[in-house]
Order: sequence, then structure tokens, then C-alpha cells
Amino acid sequence: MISNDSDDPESIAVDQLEAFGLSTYAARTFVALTGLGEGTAKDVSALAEVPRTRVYDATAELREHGLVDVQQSTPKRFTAVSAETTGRRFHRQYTRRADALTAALDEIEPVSPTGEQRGVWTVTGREMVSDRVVEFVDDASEEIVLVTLDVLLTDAVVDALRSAADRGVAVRVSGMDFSATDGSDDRLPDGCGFESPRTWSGVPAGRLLMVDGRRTLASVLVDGNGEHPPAPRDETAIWGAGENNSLVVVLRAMFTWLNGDGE
Amino acid sequence: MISNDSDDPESIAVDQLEAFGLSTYAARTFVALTGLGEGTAKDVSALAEVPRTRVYDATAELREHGLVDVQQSTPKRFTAVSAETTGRRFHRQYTRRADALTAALDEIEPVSPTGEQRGVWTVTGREMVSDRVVEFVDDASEEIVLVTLDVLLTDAVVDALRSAADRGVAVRVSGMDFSATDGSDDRLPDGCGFESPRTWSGVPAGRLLMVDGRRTLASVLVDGNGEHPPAPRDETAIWGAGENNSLVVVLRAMFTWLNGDGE
DNA sequence: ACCCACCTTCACTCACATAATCACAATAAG
DNA sequence: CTTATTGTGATTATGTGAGTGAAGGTGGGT
Repeated sequence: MISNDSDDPESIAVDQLEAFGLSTYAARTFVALTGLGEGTAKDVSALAEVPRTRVYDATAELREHGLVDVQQSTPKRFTAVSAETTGRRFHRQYTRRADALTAALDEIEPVSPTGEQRGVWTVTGREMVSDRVVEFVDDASEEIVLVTLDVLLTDAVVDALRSAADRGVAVRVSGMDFSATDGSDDRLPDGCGFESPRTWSGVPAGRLLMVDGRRTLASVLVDGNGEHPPAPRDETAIWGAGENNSLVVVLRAMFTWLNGDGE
Repeated sequence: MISNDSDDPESIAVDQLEAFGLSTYAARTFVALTGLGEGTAKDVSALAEVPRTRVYDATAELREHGLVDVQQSTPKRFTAVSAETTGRRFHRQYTRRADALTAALDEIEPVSPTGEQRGVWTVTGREMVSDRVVEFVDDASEEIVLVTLDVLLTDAVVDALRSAADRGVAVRVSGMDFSATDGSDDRLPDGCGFESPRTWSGVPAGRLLMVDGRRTLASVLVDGNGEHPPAPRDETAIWGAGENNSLVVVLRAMFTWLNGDGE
């Protein structure tokens, strides 16, 4: 199958514009106008694969978004705004949307977000797991224990750990692969040394996290199901919350055992 | 007609989520889960107007976006991530989209953006006109002359004027209504006094802009066609570029005449 | 003044995606 | 073993947008 989303700038721009809610005609028309700088309906129809009679609808749609100006002459001439203005406009618009969404959800959200949980929840996707890690770390008030692969220690996670350490939380981080983190990662705050990395060699690679002894998360990297490119391996995690949560109990025991072993 | 987009938090959240590309089932399911904190398919179906058998598809869709975690039990239980995480996630995602779009469009954009233009272009919408003003001001290298209503002097415009003044451009701003800008607006940099505001009283309200004597813009506020709410009046602008552009010639003559009159 | 070419708008069909409903299998509880 | 309930799949309907064609209007050329 011939994938539509090639990697040439035109296709990328069209895809992104469609993601921002524009119709395909509008997106293609805008890209064509960006390349032309200025042009008539015929010009656009020739360059982009847009029926000439529909260029007018497309430009009307673009005009409502403030992306195209029109010259009232015969034939009508159209021009697209600059790339920076376009990017800034969408950025502003969707930042506002995100803020409105957060505000609305905040009103809906019930009061007790961190209650006792019975079961174990599952998350998939590397970025999604990182988000949960950050979320848990941000909620920490006393202690954070994290064992992670180096590649999974993204900037967002490091930032969250830093701010936790700054607010007085005891942060203890250890790497699973004993390649880089010989002593402690240079990006992390001081006093994060936890346990010799070698302790964890042989453990199925991923992350282990415990926050305040009440929230735990465990993840593994699972091979993508025979995908064509090198397939950055997908991550699957489970997490649980609450003092008596089964996963919390298991991991807490595991951590205290290993920690007590070290002393 | 009963408008679907009411102003209660639930409807706002659903609308925003749909704007971010989610299906209505997924949006409604997520909002219901945010209110519940945790629940089964039946719970969601009862609270949100979603068929029970479709809750599973909706949660699958939400899971791919990292917005919902699943508990593998019978019955399955679902939980939504926090409001802040949701907002941050979408903000990140669409910031990246905007950046990718800008980069792609930059590659497409031809080299000479500021050529000689024959005709006169039209723009509608207050925000769209402000964007053009900012765009022109940002491209200024020598001189900026702006006459504007106070309400149209938004922060974005002021910022653009500031940065232009900082880079050595002669900025001269004047207000049309002689209410606030007695001498000079306190938000503006120094040395922007241009002409007594009274000169412009009686001129159809809007803005007049000239940049480097090569680009001009004129706008007026036009009454919204009998809209129900107070209807913030819409703005319509025309602009032209090039030394010999008709609009440029007219406005340049106008400005130099008034300026020479003042001396 | 007429004709012709082109531009512009409008109306229509078709296809696809999503909403919505139903039927059936699987599981757990009594 | 029965039964209610849960999960999965197939199926239909509906609405939106892509694609096409026809008709009206405008300007230029003869």
C-alpha cells in the first residue's frame, strides 16, 4: 500500500493541517498557496490536487481561520499568511483549547483522587507510562524509589524528580542496566544513590516505581509485533494504589528486602 | 434549536475533546470517567449517553491516547487520568504539531515574501487583522506609523511594536479616540508620539498602518449582522504591499500630508 | 451590440466514517 | 445447572465531506 503521509514537506504540512481540523481540500489549497505565495483558483487547482470549483469553498474555510486573504478581482486571487503566523495561530488556539479543557475537567473531577484502589491498572505506550510516572512523582510527599532503564529516564521524568527532591521528598534512583549509571546520573539531584545497579541485572527490563509506599508501578519493554522498521519496543506497565493494594504490597516488600539486604 | 454546546463543564469538556480529534463516544466516556474517577462499562453508559457495548471501543480509543487505564477483571474497570495530565498531554502533542507544521511550511515557502503586489487584499475578523498588523510590524526595518482604536491595541500588537522599537525602527503610534491616549499609552515605548489624537476624530473607526512606506493596512469596525448577544463588532481590513501599490500610495500621501501639516 | 471564454456559484451524487442497534458467546454468581 | 450480566462481533443507518456536473455571470474581443 502506498502510504499517503510521505515525508516531503507538502505531505507533512497537509497532514498537520488536517489534524488541526481543516478539510483536505483546505489543507491542500493552503499548502499550494504557501508555495505559490499568491495565485488564482486555477493555479491552486493545477498545483494541488483540488477540483477548481472547490477552491472557493476551501479558501472560504481558510479565510474563517484567518489563514488566507482574498483579492476581490476577476479572477479572484488568494494569498496565504506566512509559516510563522500560521504556526503561532494554531499554537495559540490549541493552547487555549487545552486550558479550557483542563478547567472544565477540574470542575468535574471528584475530590478524592488518591483513594484506596483494589485492583491493578494497565497502561501501554512508552509515553503514556512516562506520564504516569511523572504523575505519581508529582504527588509524592515523602519518598520515591525508582529503578529504571537509562533510555526511559526522559527529561520529563528527571524534571519531576528534581522538583520532588526540591520540595523535600527523599528520592532514590537506580539504573537497571549497569552501563551508564555507575554512580549516579549527572542529570539527577544529589543523594539519589540507592543500590548497586548490578542487583537488578537479570530483572526483566523496564521500570519499577514506589511512591510513599502507597503507589507502585512496574513496566516491561515488549517487542513490537513484527513491525517493519526497527520498531522502538513498546512498553507495558501495571500500577496500583493504596496501602493494601496487592501490587503495592508485593513491590514494597521487594524494595524493603533489597534495601535491608544492602545494609 | 437547542444548542448542544451548553456552558456546563461537561459539555465544554466534550466539545474540546472532540476538537482534539476524539469521537463523541470517546469524549463522553472520558468525561464520565473523570466524574466517576473509576467505573465499569455500565456505570459509564448510565452517566454518559453512550451505548454500553460501545464503551469498550471508546475506552480503547482513549487508551491509545493514554487517557484511560484499564483493569483486567470482570467486569472491566476503567479510570481516567487527572485533568492536569490530560491538558498537559494535549498541549504537548499540539505544540509539536504546530512546530512540525511551521517547519514544513518554511521549506515550502518561496524566497521572496515581500514582493511588489498589484492589488488589495481583504481580511475579516478582529484577531485575523491583529495578526496581519503584527506580521507587518515584525517585518518593519525603518519606520512604523500606526493609528488605532485603543481596544484594538492588543498585547500582541504592543509586544510587536516594542520589539520593533528595540531593534531601531522608528515607531509612531496615535490613538483614534481621544479618551485614553492623552499623551502616549503607558504600555508603549518612548518616543511614539505622532500626532494629536483629535486629528483623527471623525475618521471611520478602525486602524491605519504603514510600514517602511511600502506596506499599508486600513480597517474599520462593522456591525455584526443583528446577532443575539452584544456582538463584539467585527473588523474588516484591506492591505497592500509594494511601492506603487494603490492603497500604499494613497495612505502614504495621507500620512505625509498630515505629518507635514503638523510641523 | 453580440458572442465567446472563462470565472464563480450552486446543486447533486457517491463514498466513507461514525453513530447506533442487535445478536451471540463467555463468564461469574446463586 | 440456571441465569443474569459482561464482553465481542456483525450489521444497519445517518451524516459529513470528497468529487462531479450544470447553470449563471462577468469581462474581453470581434
